[in-house]
Formats: sequence, structure tokens, C-alpha cells
Amino acid sequence: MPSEPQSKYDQKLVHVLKTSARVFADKGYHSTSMRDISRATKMSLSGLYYYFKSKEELLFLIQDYCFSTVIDECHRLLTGVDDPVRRLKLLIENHLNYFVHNMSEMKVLSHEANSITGDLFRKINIRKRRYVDLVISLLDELARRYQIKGVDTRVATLLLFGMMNWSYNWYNPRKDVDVAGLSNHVTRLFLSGFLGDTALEAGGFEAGRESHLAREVSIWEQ
Amino acid sequence: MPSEPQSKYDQKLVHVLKTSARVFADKGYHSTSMRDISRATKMSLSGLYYYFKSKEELLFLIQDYCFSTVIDECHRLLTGVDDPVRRLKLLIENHLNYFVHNMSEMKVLSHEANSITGDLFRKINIRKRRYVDLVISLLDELARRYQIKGVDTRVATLLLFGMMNWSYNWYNPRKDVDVAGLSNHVTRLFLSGFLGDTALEAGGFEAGRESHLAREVSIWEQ
DNA sequence: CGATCTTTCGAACAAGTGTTCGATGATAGA
DNA sequence: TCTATCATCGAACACTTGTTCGAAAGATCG
Repeated sequence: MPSEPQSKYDQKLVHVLKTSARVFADKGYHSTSMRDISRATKMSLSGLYYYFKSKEELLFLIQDYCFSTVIDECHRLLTGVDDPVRRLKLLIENHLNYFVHNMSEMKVLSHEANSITGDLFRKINIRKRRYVDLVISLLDELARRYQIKGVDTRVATLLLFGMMNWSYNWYNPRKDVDVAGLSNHVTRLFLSGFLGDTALEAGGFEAGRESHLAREVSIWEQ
Repeated sequence: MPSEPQSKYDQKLVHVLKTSARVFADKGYHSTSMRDISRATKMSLSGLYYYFKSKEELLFLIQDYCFSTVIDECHRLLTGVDDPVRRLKLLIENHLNYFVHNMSEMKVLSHEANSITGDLFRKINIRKRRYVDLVISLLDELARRYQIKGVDTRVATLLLFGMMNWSYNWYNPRKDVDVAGLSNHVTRLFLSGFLGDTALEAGGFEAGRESHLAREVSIWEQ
């Protein structure tokens, strides 16, 4: 996500954000003191406040940066793809891929969503709502195309996010299946559940072979 | 869960637990001070410590009481039921039913799982592990019976818990579908996803008609 | 060098934290 | 009524919290 030439300031800010995210993920936002952050970043306590003006803004910056990246990459991936099944598949893969490779940030995003208040909370929530709405409308289109009836797409959407976001509670990259496998589990489980198996092979869905992820091992065929 | 004659002490303890759970659910465990609890329960600050010996033990008691109830009721429901599809269906219904009717406690259970440490944490985790293992073995049996291959049942189990537990983040009983509808969504989504639609009607699964829940409205047929 | 930013820091503050302790009222059995 | 146990409380303690402020060091450039 870097690759652009960043100022010394930006580089250090990002370093602080990443380090803080790790500490927040480990101990939880409220149990982490600014002195913990100071220790982890090897900066003085007061020095931190040059980069943000409150602990809450630090949390906001982490969440905002994280959310932006996921959403931007998601839109980048989806442009040009028309088939809704493929679109959903890509979205799930993108979400989980970022999740697994940035577990601290995503844990903070998932777990500390309500540790933020006021205007900052509102800002984050606008992003979140847009992301959720994207999935809802995607499911709406799916339901329209495949004549699915009687399904609350909002509920289905949030159940899908539940599957994905809850993973910060249990997913262990060293013991569990890898990202591609996880994506396949979620995609297959959700899609065939949602569509009732009517149109899985349609839409070019074949055991995740054409994923954008580097490592691809289908766990569904064998 | 009451119905047994409780001592004055027990009654008051339960009242404190329920009230505290509400406050913890609203503000979060760490952001809630013992003075907040004191205010909500209308007891003096020091008076609270007659019922538990630390804030953390208070959290433990809430989680322990909550977990026991869910698990006990689950075992009660499952005894005598052999068909694994029906068993899973009942388990999901029980979980979500308790979830929706005790949202504060379940939010505390889901969200504050790591706010507890040491021995108390270990105790809670034993219960949790047993509950998870129950579902895993249930999926194992399902997979065996219906010849499902290549699915990591642990992953599938935790995705299922993700769907259910994440709901504390979004489920609004006044706006969303009711408990029965929610259960049906989850059951249908997960089961037909997991089984790949091979054996849904087998095992007596028909749009949730035979649920143990009082109010039953299938959203899948119409 | 000297001047002007940018970045870092030590020390301190005011507020809030969980918990303890000794004492007081309530309750019930003798 | 005396007594022993249960239940409650006010006041205080020791400690941690996020944040501020003024000064100092580093960098940049004429």
C-alpha cells in the first residue's frame, strides 16, 4: 500500500499507526495506555502528540487508513467485472486477503468500532455504511438475476460480514487453512447457501481457480 | 432460567449481574467504572464488593452464568435427537434465541471475551472450547454421513459462530427480522452451503416449520 | 554562521481508577 | 433482649490515566 514516495513525516506516522495497531490488537484499545504506545514506538509520551491530538484520533487514523485501503482496493478489483457472482467472489477474497495480511489493523477495526465517538465515529461510519451498502446491492442484483425470493439481503450481508470479521477471534495463519482456502470456504459456503445451488457454475465460479490471490489451492475439489 | 427458589442473596446477585451486563454492553467493560455500576444498581460502591471481589470477577460471573445457560439448554434440546441436521438446526435456534433475548449478556460474552485474564479466563475458555467442539463433531458427523469432503469442519464451525455472534453488532429486534427468521436465514445459509444442497430435505429440514421456537414464520417460502 | 521551521522531550497536572477498611444498620434465632 | 451473622455504606488510599507546556534539539537553507 505504500509505493508512493512519502515524506519523512508520513513514513513515521505510518510506522506509529502500525505499531499502535499491534498493541491495540494485543491488549485492547482501552487497556492500552499512551505510555504503552510510547514504549512500543520508542518515542516519548509527549512526542506522540505531534502526530495526533488525542488517543482517540490515533484510533481513528488506524481505522480510517485501514478502511480506505480495503475499500479502494475493492473498487479497483471490481471495476470492469460485471457478473455479480464474480464480483462477490472478488470482494470476499479482497476482504479476507487484507484481513489475514493485516490482522492487527483489522482486529482493531472490527473490535474497536465503538471505542470511537462523536465526529470521528461518524466519519468512520460513513465509510462502513458505503461498504455494507455495496454488498447489499450486490446481493440484491444476485437475487434479482437468480430469482431468489424471501431473503433479506441486509441480513444476509451482515451474516457474511459476520463470517469474515469474526475471524479475528480464531484465525491462526500458522495452523489454519491459508487465505485462499479461507476465501474458498466463505465464498462457497455463502454463495451456495444464498443461491441455493442454482447457479454456481454459471458466473465462472469454479473452486476458486481464477482468484486474484497468488497462492491458490482449492479445498473443494479433490 | 430462574424458576428455582432463590435466596435473597442469589436474587440480588442476579439483579446486579443483569444490570451490570446492560452497562457493560452499552459502554464496554473497560469504559465502565465501578461507580457506573454502583449508580445503575443503586448500590454503594463498596457494597458491590460483597457480591464479588473484583471488577473482573463480576465480568466472569456474567459470562459464566450466560454460557452455562446456553450450553445447558442446548444439551437439553439435543438429547434424544439423532439426526445431525436436526441437531444442528436446534443448536442454531437455541443459540440465536438466547442471543436475541439476552443481547446485553451475549454482547458481553462475545465482545469482552479477552477482557478477562488468568484463571477466570481459563475457566470460561474450557466451557467455550467444549461448546465449539460439540459443533465441530456435529459437522464431522454431517460430513461423514453426506460424504462431504475437503471441508475443514473447524473452519466451517467458526464461520458459523461468526455469523451468529457477530449479530450483536447489527441486529435490531425492532427493525430486523425476528428470531425465527434470523435462525432460518442462518440455518439455511449455512446448511445448504455446507451440504452443497445434497441432503436438505432429508433430516426433516423444511423451512423451519418444526422449530421449537414459539413464533415461526418462514421467510424462505412464500 | 544565523534564522526559521520541524520534531522531540521531561516534568508536571488534574481527574478518575479499582479496591480496602472499619463501622453501622438490618435480621433472625435464643 | 442479647447476640451473631448478614448486608450495606462513607471515606479514604495508592495508583494510573490522557494531556499540556515550554524548552531544547535537529534539520533546512540563505
